[in-house]
Amino acid sequence: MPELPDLTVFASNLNTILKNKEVKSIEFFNTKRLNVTREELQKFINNTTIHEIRRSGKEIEFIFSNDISLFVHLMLTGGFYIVRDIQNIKFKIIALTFSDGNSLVINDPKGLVTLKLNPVVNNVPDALDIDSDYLKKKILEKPKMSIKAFLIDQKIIRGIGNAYADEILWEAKISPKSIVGKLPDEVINYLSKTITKVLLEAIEQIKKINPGIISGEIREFLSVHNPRRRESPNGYPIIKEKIASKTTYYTEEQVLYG
Amino acid sequence: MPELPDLTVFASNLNTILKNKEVKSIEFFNTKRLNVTREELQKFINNTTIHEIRRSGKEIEFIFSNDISLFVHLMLTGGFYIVRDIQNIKFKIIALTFSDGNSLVINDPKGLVTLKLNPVVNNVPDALDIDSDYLKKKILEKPKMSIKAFLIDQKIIRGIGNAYADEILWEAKISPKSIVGKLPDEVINYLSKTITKVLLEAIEQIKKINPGIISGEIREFLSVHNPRRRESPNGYPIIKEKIASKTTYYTEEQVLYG
DNA sequence: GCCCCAAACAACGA
DNA sequence: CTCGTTGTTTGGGG
Repeated sequence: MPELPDLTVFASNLNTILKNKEVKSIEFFNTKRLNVTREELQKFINNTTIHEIRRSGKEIEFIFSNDISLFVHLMLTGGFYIVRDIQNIKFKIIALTFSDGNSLVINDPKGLVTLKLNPVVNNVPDALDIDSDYLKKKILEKPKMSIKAFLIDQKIIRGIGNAYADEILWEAKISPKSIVGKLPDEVINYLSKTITKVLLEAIEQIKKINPGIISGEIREFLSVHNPRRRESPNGYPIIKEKIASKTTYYTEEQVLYG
Repeated sequence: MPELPDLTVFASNLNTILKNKEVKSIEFFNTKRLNVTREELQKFINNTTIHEIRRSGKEIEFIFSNDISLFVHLMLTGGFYIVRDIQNIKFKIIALTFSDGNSLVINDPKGLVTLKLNPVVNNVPDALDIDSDYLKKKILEKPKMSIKAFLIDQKIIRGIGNAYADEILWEAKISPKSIVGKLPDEVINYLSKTITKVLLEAIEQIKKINPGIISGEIREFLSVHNPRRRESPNGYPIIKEKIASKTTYYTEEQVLYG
């Protein structure tokens, strides 16, 4: 399951590769999680060109020349592939073939990828667009949530998943069990900066490690949410525990508020 | 807070003392938790005689000769007193004075005792009236509850409180954290028998320790829900922990299902 | 690891 | 301890 930094790089790479390509044909393999009929999607995007591909929250948005958009959520196991022969890809959901003979294939062994044509606009801010005032406002609305549950709640902030929540909290030195209503203002300020810092640095790391990546995930550089590590960079043992129903990695360096 | 066994003995003793006594006057001190006006209660029970006093669930039912009933729930801190001078009792809620000059006083320092004249009939079975088929039926309806929450839920079984739930579960060797849907049939059968056994034996113990009791509670003989004990009768250390929002005492002797 | 929903649970006030 | 209400957590299925 790629998270925001991986998805950001995927979107950037897909945009570079596919921008201005003309969609010559569409093949459907699984439409269970498509919000319209295949005929409708066919009609709307066939013979258009790709105008832009970008990430928003955990979704990759394909914007076509006619202003039509297709939002793709990879869920746990989905992936993008650019191939000349789509037969090489198993567990296909959909394939768009372009006039240059290349195809974009979206696959998913679990079949849980969602495809939404022209979805209703979502006004929950992306994790890269929030500031501390926004966090404080949402904390006032939900003062009793754990910070772990808060950060990964896509109705509050879009884009942070289980792994990066742990990374952010470790970097901000906040225990994942902290109650958001108990966080001092200055800690919220620092958290806000840390969210941006951790995510942007991860994007840079991923670009460095695999510049062309459009599938999979890169996790090797994570400081605590990393089964390969036994200690944080500062030498504290990493604790693995279910918090907010999620496998959570943290250390005693992190202060528990509330 | 007396529980079912204490209340059973209270009812039996009050019945012995007050059966066939004639109500000569009623005094009201706190009618906040009376379901009718004081005038109405006055009108219905003055000059009647007490026909029977019995326990049902956690309530004591006073049945009068005219078939009127008054249900009393002592809540956490209520109590019954039989006195010749009601002035000796603090925190009075109501006092019934009989033709023999004695008065029944119900008091409650917290004022939370409830008095219900002719309440609507409650068809949740009393803890002393259930069988294993009933338990199995209710478990199918709520398979995911913890057994601790299940036993003390007055919408499922009436009469079991926090202390006796612990005693029953210890005696039945079931961990309070067990999920009811995961209990094997034979364990439910045994639990059903254990509920009856623990409650009836407690009634006998209380009668032996204080035959005339109509107030307070007797807890000294409890096996695990007993702050004075550090080990169960079998020598296992007693664990004290919040389960289902209640202070719960249990031991490792008890099997966790689910 | 994702999202959604239902149900259980927790906390609070009356 | 009860009732109701609200908010949060948990678990299952897709």
